[in-house]
Amino acid sequence: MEQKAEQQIQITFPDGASREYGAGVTGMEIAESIAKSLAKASIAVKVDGVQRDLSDPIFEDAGLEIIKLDSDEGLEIMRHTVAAQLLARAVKNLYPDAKLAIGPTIENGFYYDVEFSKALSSEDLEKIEKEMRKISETNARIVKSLNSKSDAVSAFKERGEDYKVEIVEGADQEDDFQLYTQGDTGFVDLCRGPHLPSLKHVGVFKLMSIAGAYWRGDSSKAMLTRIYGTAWRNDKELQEYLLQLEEAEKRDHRKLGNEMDLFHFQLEAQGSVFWHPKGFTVYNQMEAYIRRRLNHAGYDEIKTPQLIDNKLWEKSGHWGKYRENMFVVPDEIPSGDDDGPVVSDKAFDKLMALKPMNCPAHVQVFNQGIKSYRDLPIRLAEFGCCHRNEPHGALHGLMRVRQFTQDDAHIFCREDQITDEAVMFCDLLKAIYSDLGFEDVAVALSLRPETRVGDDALWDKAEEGLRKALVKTGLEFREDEGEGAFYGPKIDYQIRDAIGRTWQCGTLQLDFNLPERLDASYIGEDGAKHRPVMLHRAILGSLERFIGVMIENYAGKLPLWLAPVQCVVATITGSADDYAKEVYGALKEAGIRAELDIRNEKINYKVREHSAVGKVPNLFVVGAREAEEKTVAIRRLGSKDQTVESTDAAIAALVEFSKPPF
RNA sequence: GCUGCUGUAGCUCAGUGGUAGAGCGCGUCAUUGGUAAUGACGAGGUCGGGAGUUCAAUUCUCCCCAGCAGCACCA
Repeated sequence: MEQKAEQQIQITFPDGASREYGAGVTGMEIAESIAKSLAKASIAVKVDGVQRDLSDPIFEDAGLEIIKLDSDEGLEIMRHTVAAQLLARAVKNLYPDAKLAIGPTIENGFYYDVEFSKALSSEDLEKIEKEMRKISETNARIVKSLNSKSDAVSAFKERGEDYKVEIVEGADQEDDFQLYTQGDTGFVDLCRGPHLPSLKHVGVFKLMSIAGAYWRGDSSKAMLTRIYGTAWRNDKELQEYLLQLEEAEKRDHRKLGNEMDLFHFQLEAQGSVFWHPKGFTVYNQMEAYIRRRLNHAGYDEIKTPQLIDNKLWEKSGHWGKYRENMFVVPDEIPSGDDDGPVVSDKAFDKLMALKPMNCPAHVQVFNQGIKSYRDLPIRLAEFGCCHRNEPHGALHGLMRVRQFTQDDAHIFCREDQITDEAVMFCDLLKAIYSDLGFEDVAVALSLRPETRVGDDALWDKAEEGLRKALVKTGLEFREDEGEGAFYGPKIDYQIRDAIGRTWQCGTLQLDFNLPERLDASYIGEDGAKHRPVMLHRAILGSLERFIGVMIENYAGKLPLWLAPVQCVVATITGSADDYAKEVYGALKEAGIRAELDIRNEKINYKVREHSAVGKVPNLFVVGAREAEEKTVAIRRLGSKDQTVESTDAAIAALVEFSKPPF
């Protein structure tokens, strides 16, 4: 204390002002020295950019920023406290033998992983939430102590907190383990902090769900119970968030796919899509669009077999590395004997597999005939139907299926062509995403991992080629050291949809391995054989997934060129039926995907059904007046206005507006 | 694959130890209407599958399957 008065330190604030304090001053004391109201609102500080507790003493000159709840950082700290202090303490109160693992914040909330002796139910969740409220109302002060490794270990051992013991024992540091308590409640948690100074600052919170989660994310380790929650500054924010969740649910492609009659799934073919006429219309439009794009970009389209002998998969390396994801089929005609085994033992001598990827087959096409360096690059594209035996728990609507079609292509080129090809690809990808309504693309460049094939000179060239391409295309990207595949560096593209979720779709992967394994070669300028570099690339990734993303991004209201039904002609009265048929015929003639609705229903009913449920972009409403005047009353999706136009003009406009972007 | 929850009519869901109900949709009839649900009547279910307990199971128990949420996986 005496020393504190002797030594002075300089504290600098974000606005540039600075003040002197005695060494050892705390954030709280500084806040109090500025204004009482500030001290009241402060929940933590940032010392030279590092978040600290308000109670932490500061001994050296430093830049200091006070964190209040109104900032993003403040909100996150509050959530962290709700998880680590409120939720954890409530759990320990109700289930004293529960073992706490970790409780971080996540986007919009937090979770805590806990080991319970028996399974939790949703009623338990309510009980825990109630207990949390009770604790919250005590406004308990949160007190931190710093402990040595041995003290921390013994404190948690005493309490049977095996996971905390493991965390402390595994830590690099020897001292300064931060233990947080709430007075003499007996509750202790290990935490990197910072925390709110007291529970008084806690806003509103709600526990959302429980789920399993592996300890340390490792499927060979114990499965813990993860409790998810959300916390906000006030009820209004919470309600907004809950509303947003509801909105997201309404966009769920599985729900919309059902309502809009696009596709279905069923038991007998789990993980594979039954496309209905309307859904397949979207699919076909998508495929046709990409086909035009690829043709224009110098790709040659091919089609390769579905079922391929395992000898090829052995050669390509898939048999060794990817077999557990492959559907394997014996190459034998099943026995006609009802009672006998379907296939003989010998059937397993010759196995085939449904292709999980197209690449080995594409190399086979490349390998036909002798290629000259003058032939390169060769770009082979395929709407390749792949089967992957995905873990059952991974299947999810169109987003994760067992049979899907990739907009796949492989580019075979010389090393000196890598950059140009990468630039062309990035440009094409950007253009396509933009056409499809996605401007926000997150790009990650994954660089060489520790175990890899190919020499460093080649990796240098390849990584630099990809980097250059990204810079040239103006795509912002981050670089992930060591994240590349063993066979080459790659670029992953994630698109962000209308409600902020990201989806991995496009990819560009260099492959130095497969051409070697499958002995692909070309004759160089020097007359000698050389290995081509192979680029795996996809833009949509899988047609299925991308359509799922499109449905959710547009909440079912697909752009006109993709809409399964572009226009419905709906009558107001039976007396307009003949005219409606005429308009419908003209629409079909003009190439518009139209439907005719002359059912004996009121116009209100028809409008609701085609708009709210069917998401049809255009309604041509016709009654006696329109029939008389040869017009249609146009109602566009999402608009309450109607415009009356001559039928010919309306159809011409529709034809114009329904043109695909390319 | 792991943890938890769920599975009843085409869809969304209610319900019960004594073999089922609503709304929407579907069919028929009436109604001919002017922009987000016209009315009446009717048809429609092995209550996910299998086993067990019971006089009796859709209901209780166990096993399996599938769906959902999350985890792991997605070179």
